[in-house]
Amino acid sequence: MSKKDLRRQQIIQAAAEVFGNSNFQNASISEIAQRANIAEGTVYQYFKNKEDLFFSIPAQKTEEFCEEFNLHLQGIHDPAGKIRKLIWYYLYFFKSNPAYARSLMLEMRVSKGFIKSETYGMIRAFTERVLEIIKEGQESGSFRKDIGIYAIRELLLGVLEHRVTRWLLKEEKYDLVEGYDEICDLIFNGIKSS
Amino acid sequence: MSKKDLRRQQIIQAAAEVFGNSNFQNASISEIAQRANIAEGTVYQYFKNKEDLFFSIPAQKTEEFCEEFNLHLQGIHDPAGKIRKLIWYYLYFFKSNPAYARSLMLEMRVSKGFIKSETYGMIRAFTERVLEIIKEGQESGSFRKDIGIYAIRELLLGVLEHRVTRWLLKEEKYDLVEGYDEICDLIFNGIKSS
Amino acid sequence: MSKKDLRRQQIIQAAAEVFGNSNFQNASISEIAQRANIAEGTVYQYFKNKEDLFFSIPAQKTEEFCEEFNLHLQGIHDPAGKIRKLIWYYLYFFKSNPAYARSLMLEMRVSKGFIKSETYGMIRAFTERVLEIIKEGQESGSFRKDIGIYAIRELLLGVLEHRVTRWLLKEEKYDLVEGYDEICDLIFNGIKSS
Amino acid sequence: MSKKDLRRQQIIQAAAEVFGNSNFQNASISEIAQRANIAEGTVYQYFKNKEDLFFSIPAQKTEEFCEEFNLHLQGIHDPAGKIRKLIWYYLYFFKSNPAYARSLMLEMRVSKGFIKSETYGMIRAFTERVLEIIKEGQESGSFRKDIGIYAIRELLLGVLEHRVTRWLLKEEKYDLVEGYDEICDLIFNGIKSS
DNA sequence: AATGAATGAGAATTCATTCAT
DNA sequence: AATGAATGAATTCTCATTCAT
Repeated sequence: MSKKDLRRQQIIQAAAEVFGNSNFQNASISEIAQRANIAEGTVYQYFKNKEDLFFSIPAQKTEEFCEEFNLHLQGIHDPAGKIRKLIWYYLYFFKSNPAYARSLMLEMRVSKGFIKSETYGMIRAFTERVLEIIKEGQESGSFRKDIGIYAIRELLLGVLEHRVTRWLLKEEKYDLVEGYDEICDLIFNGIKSS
Repeated sequence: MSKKDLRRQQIIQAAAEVFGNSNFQNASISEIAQRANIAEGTVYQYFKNKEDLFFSIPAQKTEEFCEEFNLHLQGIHDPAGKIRKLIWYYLYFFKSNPAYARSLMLEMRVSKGFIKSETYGMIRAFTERVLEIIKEGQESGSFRKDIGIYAIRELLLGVLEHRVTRWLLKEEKYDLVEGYDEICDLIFNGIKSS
Repeated sequence: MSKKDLRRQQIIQAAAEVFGNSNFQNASISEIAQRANIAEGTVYQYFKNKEDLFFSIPAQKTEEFCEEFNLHLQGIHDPAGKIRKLIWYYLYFFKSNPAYARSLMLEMRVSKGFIKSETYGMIRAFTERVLEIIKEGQESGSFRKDIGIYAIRELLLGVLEHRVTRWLLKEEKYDLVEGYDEICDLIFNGIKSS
Repeated sequence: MSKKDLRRQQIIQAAAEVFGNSNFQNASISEIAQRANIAEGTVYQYFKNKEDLFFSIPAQKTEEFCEEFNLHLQGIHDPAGKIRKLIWYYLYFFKSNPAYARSLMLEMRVSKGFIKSETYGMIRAFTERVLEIIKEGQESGSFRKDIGIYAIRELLLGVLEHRVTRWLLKEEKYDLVEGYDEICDLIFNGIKSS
């Protein structure tokens, strides 16, 4: 990693902490610079502006997320098992990174600028991965073929995002992961009694 | 309706328009007052501050939503049909109120202050209504009894919120309601092939 | 006392309390009206504006001061005794009325508007009284005749105002009256050793 | 003097002028910045807020006062002469700095925030100096020893503050220094005829 | 006389961003 | 590359006062 990249990471790290403990509006460049032990102006050598810096945070976190997720997927060959793992890991990851969860779920995810940002591409990589698993499931005959893969993904991500968001707004008072198997069951079998 | 209530509604109406076309941060009290044909100071006779005004908007919209929803429910007696209607109406309502959808979904829903605000109580009334329908469905034998009602509600609201949010971020380019039957199918039957 | 005068007094009483617990700037007409159990607008039927109301407070207090002071003077015939009594009573009065002391000493006394106000005339009545006592003392041979009466009064009021002001700024932590005899001694005999 | 200190002085100078010609409430940061040829925001790089700036003004003036006073004291060895000089110089100084006198006497001296401010410490240095002179006088036998030094200082500063305040309220229409010898006489010998 | 809803002027303060060094 | 002093736009909110009822 070049010296420049190192410095960049250093700033992102400081930014992640400051934004996580506060929010985009209230966090100040001055505090980020202080925590990174650099001058305010230096931030602007590495990032276009405050928003650019903000949106740069998820890049490494998303990478971390994807890598770990892939490790967890090892040895699991049935698509249903993969989906189950996805649900568990998604919740587990945000439970372990609550400050980042706040930034991502309550601010970035909901901002028009974000989906146009570079790092959004990395998140898209993850959602593509989800699509693949779904497709795999359809092809192997585990999942229904009469439903579009996008609708299925919508179902999955919808519940997960909702659950994490709710948990954050309730000030993380309960265990985010608990009861995840109920969610799996619902997603696989629906609510209709058979 | 008293004169005072009338004036209050007038301000809320103006605020809904201004906030909807912009966002909390960028909307200015001055513009709201102008649109309501009153002096800036008058706003503060009716609302504690900008945030209070902002959070007061959903009250009437939610009431409208609930009333209409109840009308739409008329004549539908099977819980599955009610859920189907709920999904359709939810999407239809936000499709019809995109500016309000933006305020609610991208700003309020994601703000800690909101769930502590008075008007959040009205939204809770709606989510209680959803619970009732689910319970009804379980009692009538239409829905599974081995899953908690909260988990089922989570599934429902999760997909709906996700869909609306996504639609807003994609700048409302497609039809929000289209394909809602696929969602119904998924929620009722799950993704597993039978 | 006419009904109108009664209402006036009622407002002044409320104002004295509110101004005393705060200050001119921070006290609000709305709070005064509330405490007087009248509408805000009514205040303006009795007083030209906030300042007028503020400066109207000392009138009754000064009257009270003068009346009491005259009672205390009864039976004292030597000018030196009268001055002694003046010093004691001045300190005693403000010790007993700290909220009023704050308004008068830290705000009114120091404001250009006040010395042009009507009520300032009543305070002048008191300072005239002081002059008389001094004159009396000079005529009876108790006080030096080679010093102007105004200079003597300046000395007297200077020390008293200074002492009260200091006491107020030190948050009334000590006894304002204590040590008043030292002041008398100084004023009578000066600081030179004889 | 560093560049930063220089800029600070420049702002204080502008502030002294603006506050002096008006008062704390009415003076505006914008006008001060204009007069100092800087942007409004720059003021806040050097001072916490308007009050902080206001209370920073006396620092240099007090220093100036003390230095000059010490010069004037040169060659005077008897305590009575020093007190005489003090009285004269005090009046002379405020006569020469009427705008500053207004700020100090009618606003700062009477404000609770001021005695807690940093610059108040410098004024305390002056009052300590006065105490020393008094002590000196007692030790040399010129001044009475049966009176506490604080009471004597109270007498001195009381008359001086009263005189300056009165002069300011009377719109500086007469000569502040004139008749200062009468004050000296009174302070040394008291009002009793001997 | 009393009300109290409406007014609207007015200023401090913040902080992302720039740019000369 | 790094600095950090200077910038200056931009807006909420208060509250004394008015005036129609």
